[in-house]
Amino acid sequence: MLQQPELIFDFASDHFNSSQMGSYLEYPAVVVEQVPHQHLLSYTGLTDEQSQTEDHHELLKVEPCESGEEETMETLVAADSLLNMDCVDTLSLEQHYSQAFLPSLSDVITAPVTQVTVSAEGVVGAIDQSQWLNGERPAAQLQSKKRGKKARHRRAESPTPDIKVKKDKYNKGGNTLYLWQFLMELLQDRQVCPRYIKWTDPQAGIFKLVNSKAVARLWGKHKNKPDMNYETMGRALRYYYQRGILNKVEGQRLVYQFTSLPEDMVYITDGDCGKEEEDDDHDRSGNDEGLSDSSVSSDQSAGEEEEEEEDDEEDSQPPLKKTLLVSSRATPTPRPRSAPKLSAQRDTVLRPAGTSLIQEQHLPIVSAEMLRTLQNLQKVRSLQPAGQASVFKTAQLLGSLCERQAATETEGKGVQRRSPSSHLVPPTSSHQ
DNA sequence: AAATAGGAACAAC
DNA sequence: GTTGTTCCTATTT
Repeated sequence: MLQQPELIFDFASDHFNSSQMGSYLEYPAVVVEQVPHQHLLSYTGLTDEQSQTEDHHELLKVEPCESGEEETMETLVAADSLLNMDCVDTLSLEQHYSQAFLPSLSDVITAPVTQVTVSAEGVVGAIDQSQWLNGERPAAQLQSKKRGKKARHRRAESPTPDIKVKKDKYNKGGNTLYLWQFLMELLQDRQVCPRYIKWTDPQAGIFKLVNSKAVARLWGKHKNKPDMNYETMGRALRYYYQRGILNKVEGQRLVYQFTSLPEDMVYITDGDCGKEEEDDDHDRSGNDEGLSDSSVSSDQSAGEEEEEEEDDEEDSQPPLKKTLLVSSRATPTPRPRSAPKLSAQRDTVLRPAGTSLIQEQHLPIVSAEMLRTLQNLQKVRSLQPAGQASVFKTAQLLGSLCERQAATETEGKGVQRRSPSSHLVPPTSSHQ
């Protein structure tokens, strides 16, 4: 079998040492170690069942990349491939994302490492912002803008009894993921992408909540809000419009667009794994209680139906037959626009959606919060014990992003970013 | 019916 | 002040 390497995960307690993990999404027993000239990834976390399929557990060596700067990326790719676990039932997913619990290892079914592709073309480079803007805002949008509101009576007390969420560790350090981060995490997690959430145009940052209820439940678990539903989560998403973090893709239900994405985003595209699961709440209704109902759904019970419409949606997608696509470093592409001061400092690269469905009105006001948080993630990463790399993809991804940006700068890319902090754009504050 | 939009009050930090 | 959450009215699909 597999030797038990140095893990943050405590098998005895089924918990990670979460003190440093904050709220970042834990991945089951994957350790990524970085050795000077090679990347060694150990996959562990065997359960009884899993141990029967030990050929799934491999020691994966990733040859160092000649360019050097791709090393981290490859590590991430490989790590991600190790996370290629499908057929995880909803229960374990929700536990997985609940912060309070880690996936019971028995819920994690491993898959062989297959099909890892590093795309050299990755993210499209410079973008002509006008492409994003030339469309007129659809009349429907304009018209729906102003709606007379009646005087409101005072809202009733929240029926939610004080759930007395023990504001535990992950909330302590202010480490809770923001919703947009959470969605990004989901989009990088094979257990939920594309099953519950998927990219429809990764390079444009467009994604779809394939199963909005499930995503909302996961979010609710994450926030310890058992009553969370898509309606509520959707409200939060809509606030992102004003803050320039999200756009709505009009005409497509449950389809949103990140206005910014990390360059190193790991894109899980439809490939070999994970079926998508329509927005069908069959697996649970009493959501909160359902979560603790650990008998539940064997993996097959979920995700039966294929999504047909998808073919329509993914027209613009390049032929990524592979499972993973990691963007190579594209030249940082500021999008000159009405928030010009910020553009040069953006860390992220997006390509315009092929269509002009996007509400350009919501375009890059700029997500200072996003960038700020990205930097924080690097700090988290630095808290990891030496020699023991992160279990979090987020920290990995974003940390590497920052590092590589620094490297890029020293290469004299002509961008004026100097320090991680200078990656950040001035806060564009406030909603409402 | 479900998704969508957004106002408003509120909570937690 | 920020970031949602809850509740709501109203519209659209």
